[in-house]
Amino acid sequence: MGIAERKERERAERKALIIRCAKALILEQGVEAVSMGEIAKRAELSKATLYLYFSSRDILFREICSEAGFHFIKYFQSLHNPRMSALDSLKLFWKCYVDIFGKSDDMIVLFNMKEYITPDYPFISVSDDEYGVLAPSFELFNMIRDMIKAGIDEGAFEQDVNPTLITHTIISLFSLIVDNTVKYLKKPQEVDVVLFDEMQNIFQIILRGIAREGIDRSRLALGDVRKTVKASGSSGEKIIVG
Amino acid sequence: MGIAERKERERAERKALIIRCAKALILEQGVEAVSMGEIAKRAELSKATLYLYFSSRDILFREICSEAGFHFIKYFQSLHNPRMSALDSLKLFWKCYVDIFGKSDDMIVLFNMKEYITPDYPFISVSDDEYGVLAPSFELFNMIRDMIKAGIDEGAFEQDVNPTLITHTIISLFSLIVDNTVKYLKKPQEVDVVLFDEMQNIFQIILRGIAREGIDRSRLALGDVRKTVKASGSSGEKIIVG
Amino acid sequence: MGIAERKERERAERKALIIRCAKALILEQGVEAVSMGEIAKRAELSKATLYLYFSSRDILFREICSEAGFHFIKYFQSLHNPRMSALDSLKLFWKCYVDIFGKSDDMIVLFNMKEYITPDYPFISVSDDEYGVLAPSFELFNMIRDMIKAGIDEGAFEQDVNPTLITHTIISLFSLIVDNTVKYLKKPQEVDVVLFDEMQNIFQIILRGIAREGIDRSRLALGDVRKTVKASGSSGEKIIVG
Amino acid sequence: MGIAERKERERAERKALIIRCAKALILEQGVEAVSMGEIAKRAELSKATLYLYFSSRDILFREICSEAGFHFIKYFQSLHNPRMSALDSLKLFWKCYVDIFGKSDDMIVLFNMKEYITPDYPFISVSDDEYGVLAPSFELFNMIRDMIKAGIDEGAFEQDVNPTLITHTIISLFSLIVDNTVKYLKKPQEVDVVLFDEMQNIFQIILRGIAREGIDRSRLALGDVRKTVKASGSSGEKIIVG
DNA sequence: AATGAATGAGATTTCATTCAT
DNA sequence: GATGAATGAAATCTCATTCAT
Repeated sequence: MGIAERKERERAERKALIIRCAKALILEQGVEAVSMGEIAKRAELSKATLYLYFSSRDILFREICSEAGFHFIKYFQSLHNPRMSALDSLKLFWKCYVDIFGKSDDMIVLFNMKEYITPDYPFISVSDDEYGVLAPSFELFNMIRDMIKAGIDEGAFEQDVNPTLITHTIISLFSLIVDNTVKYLKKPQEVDVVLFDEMQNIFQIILRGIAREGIDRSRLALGDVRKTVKASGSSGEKIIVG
Repeated sequence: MGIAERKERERAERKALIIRCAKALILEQGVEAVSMGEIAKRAELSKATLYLYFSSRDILFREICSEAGFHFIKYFQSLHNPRMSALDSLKLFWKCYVDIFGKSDDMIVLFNMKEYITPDYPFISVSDDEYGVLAPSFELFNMIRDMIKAGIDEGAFEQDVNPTLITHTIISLFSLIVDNTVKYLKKPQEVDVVLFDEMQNIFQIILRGIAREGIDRSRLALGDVRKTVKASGSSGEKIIVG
Repeated sequence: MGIAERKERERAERKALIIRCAKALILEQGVEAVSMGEIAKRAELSKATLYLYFSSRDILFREICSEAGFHFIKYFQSLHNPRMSALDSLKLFWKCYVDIFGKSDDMIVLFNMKEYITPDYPFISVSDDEYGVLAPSFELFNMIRDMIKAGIDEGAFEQDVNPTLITHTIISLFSLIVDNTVKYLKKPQEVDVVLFDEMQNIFQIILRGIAREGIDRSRLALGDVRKTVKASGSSGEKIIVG
Repeated sequence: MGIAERKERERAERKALIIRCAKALILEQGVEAVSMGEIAKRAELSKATLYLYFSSRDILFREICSEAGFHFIKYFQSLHNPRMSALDSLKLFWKCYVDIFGKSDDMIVLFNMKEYITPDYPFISVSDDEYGVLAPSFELFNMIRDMIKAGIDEGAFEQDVNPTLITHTIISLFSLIVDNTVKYLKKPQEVDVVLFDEMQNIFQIILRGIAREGIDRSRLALGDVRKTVKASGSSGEKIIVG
C-alpha cells in the first residue's frame, strides 16, 4: 500500500531532481550547450540513469517545457474568471506570470527553451487548422491567442490584428528578454527586477500597439512590479490587477 | 606596390567568398547547424584555409554580422537626410531594409545570426557607457536607438520609452521572424512576401505602441510592400516612403 | 514435501516462460539483437529476475539450445528402431525434424542460435576425445554423426567420409537456411514451405554427395513435404518415410 | 606531379593499414565483436581518423568485403578460359581460392564477414531479377552461379539443381568453415592445412551431390592441397587442376 | 599561401549486470 | 523470491582546431 506510493514518490522526486539540474544548467549556459553528461554530473547520477527517466535528450527538454507550462496554466486558470474582459484577462495573465516567476525559475526556463522547440512553432501566420496540426499541445499559446481574439471582438484591439502572430510575438519577446538578461547578468539570482521591468515594458508596448485607436491608455496599464519580485523565495506584495 | 595591393585584394575576395558561402548555409540550415567543414566544402577550400582568414568559427560568424550591418548602414546613410523627422527616418529605415533585402540576403542573415552573437548584445537597459564597452561596433543598433531618441525629443513617442530597449526589441523581433520563417517554409526562395508582411506588421505595432497618446496613426503608416519584393534579383517597384 | 515440489514446479514454469519469450524474440529479431531487457519485458518480469533463473545472458541462450535439442531427441528416439538401416534412420531424422517443426518453433530457434554457440562447436574434424570435452551435451550432434558412421559401415556412404565434418555441415546448413529465410521473409509465419524445400534440397545433395558411388539414388529420396507443413499449429497429413 | 601521386599513395596506404588492422581483429574476434575503437588503437590512429577514410563502420566492413572479392575475381579471370568446361571452371575456381588464400587472409576474412553482409543476401531461391535488385555487385556470387548453370547445360549436373541455392550453399559453407576453424584454433597461423581439408571435403561432396547420376566421380576430383598451403607467405607447390 | 591529415574532446545512447529493499 | 533503480563500460560518430609540408 504505502510501498507503491513511496516508490512512485521517489521516482517523481528523481525526475524532479533531474529536471531541476537541467534547468539550472540551461539558465547558466543556454539550452544548446547543456549535455546529458553535465546534467548527470550535476544530479550526481550516471548518464544511464537519466535515460531511465527520460528516454532521450529531446524528451527531457520537452518535458521541462510542458511541465513549466502546465504549472503556469493551472495557476492562471485558478484565478481566471471567464466573465473577465479580454484586457483584464491579459493583465491577469501578466500578474500570474510575475507571481509564478517569483516562486520558481520555471517560466524563465520555459522561454529560454523556446529556440529549442521552435522548429514546430510557426511564427508566420498560419491558419488555425494548420497550427493545430503543428503543435496541438501548446495550450499556453492557445490561451494567449484566445485572449487576443476576445479583445478584438470586444473592440479593445484593432480589427486587423492577427491573433496568432501577436501571440507568437509576445511569447518570443518574453523568451528573448529572458535569454538576454540571463546571459548578460550571468548571476540569475540578480535577475528579478530589471528583467520584469523590461518584460512589462514590452508587454505594455504591444498592448498599446494593438489597441484600437483612441482607446484610453489608462485602460491598458499593467500596474507596477518594480521592487516587488524576487527570483527565489516568496515575493512580497503582489500587483493588484487594475 | 601593385603586388601588395593585388595580394590584399585577393585576400579580401577570399574572405568575401567564405562569408558568402557561410551565409548561404546559415539561410539553409540555421546558425547552430552550420559547421566549418560545410563552409569549407561549399567554398571549395580546405578547413585549414578558413582559419587563415578567420581565427575561429566565432569570429567568422561575427564578421558576417558586422559586414552585413556595414552594407546596410552605408545604404541607409546615402538616402538619409539629417533634417528628416524621426518618424520619417524610421520609415526610411524600413524602406531601406526592404530594398537591401531585395538585392541580397544580408539582412536576413544578420538577423538569423542574432542568437549567436547575443551574449555581447544588451537587451536590458544599460547605461550608454556600458553599452559602448560591450559592443562598440554595432552602429546598426545605435542608429535605430538614436532615431527612437529623436522621436521622443520630437514628441512623436512617449517620454517614458526606453530607446535601448525598444531598439533591441525591434532587432530581436526581426531576427525571430527570420528564424521562424526560414525554418518553417524551408524554401528560402518563397520567403519574400509573407516574411515582409509579418515584419512590417510587428514594426507597425511597435511604432504604435511607443507613439505618444493621441497621435494620428496615419502618421505611423509604413506603406505596402505586398508583392513588390523578391528574395533574390532586383525587386521591381519599390515602396515610396509616405 | 509438497511444498518443495510445488516450488520446484513453479521455478520450472518460470524458466519455461522466460525461454519461451526469448525464443519468440529470437525468431523475430535474430539472436544478436535480442537483449535481456526485451526478454524481461515480454515475460513481464524484471531484468533482475531473469538473473535468478539464468546466471548470464550466455547461459540463458545455451539453455534454450539444449532444451530444444532435448525435445527433438526424445521424439526421434521414440520413433527410432535400432535395427533400422542408417539411411532409413537419416530419413526418419528428417521426418522428425519436419514433424517437430510443425508443432513448435524449437528447431528453428535451435538453428538460429547456432552462430551464437559456435565457439564451443567443432566444425573441423577433432578426435572424439576432444569433442567430448568441448560439448558433452550435444547429443543431437552425436546422433547424426553416429548415423553417418553407421551408413559408412553399412556401405551406403563412401569410406572416406568424415562423420563429424558431415554432421557439422548438415547442422550448419540448416542453421544458415533458417537464418536467411527468417531474415529475408521477415514474417516467420510464412516461412514454412519454402524453408523446407531448401533444407530438403540441401539435405538431399549431401546425402548424394556422401553416398557410395553407384548407389541407386532412389534409395536416397527424402519424399515430399510440399504443402504439408505449417509453421504453427498442428500440421495436417505427415510425410511417410519412403 | 610527384606530389599528388605521393599523397594518393599515402592515402591508399593508410586505407590499407586500417583494413589490415580491421581484418586482423576480425580474424581474432569475429566481425560483430570488433569496434571502431579497437581498430583505431591497433592502427595507432584516432577514431576520428578512421572516419576520414571510411565514413561509417558499415562502409569500412563492406569495403573489406568488396576489396577481397575484387582481388579474387581478378585472379580467377586471369586464369580462366571461357572455353573451359563447367567442371574445369569450378575446379579452377577452387585452385584459385587455395592460391589466393595461400598469399593472404583476404578470403578468410571475406567469408568470415558473410554474416555481416547477409541481410541483403538471399538464401532461399529468388528469381534472377529479384536477386539483381538485392545485391547487384556480388560478382563472386554470380560467377559461381553461372558455372553451376553451365554445368547443368553441359549435362554434368542434374537438371533439377537450383543454381542460386547451390551457390549460396557453397559460399555459406566456406564461410562457416572459416568461422569455426578460426574460432576454434584461435591461432590463425596454424589454420592452413586442416582448413583446406575441410573445405575441399565439403566442396567435393557438393559436387558429387549435384552431379548427374552415373557420372564418373574421377571427373569430379579436386586434387590434393594437403600440406601445400601456408596461411601467410608464398605457398610452395600448387595444385594442378586435374 | 594553402591544405590534407590528424586528433582530442565530447555528444548521445545502449546494455549486461548488480544490489538494497 | 522479486524487483526498481542504478551504473560502468562501451559503442558510434562529430567537429573545431592544429600542424607539417
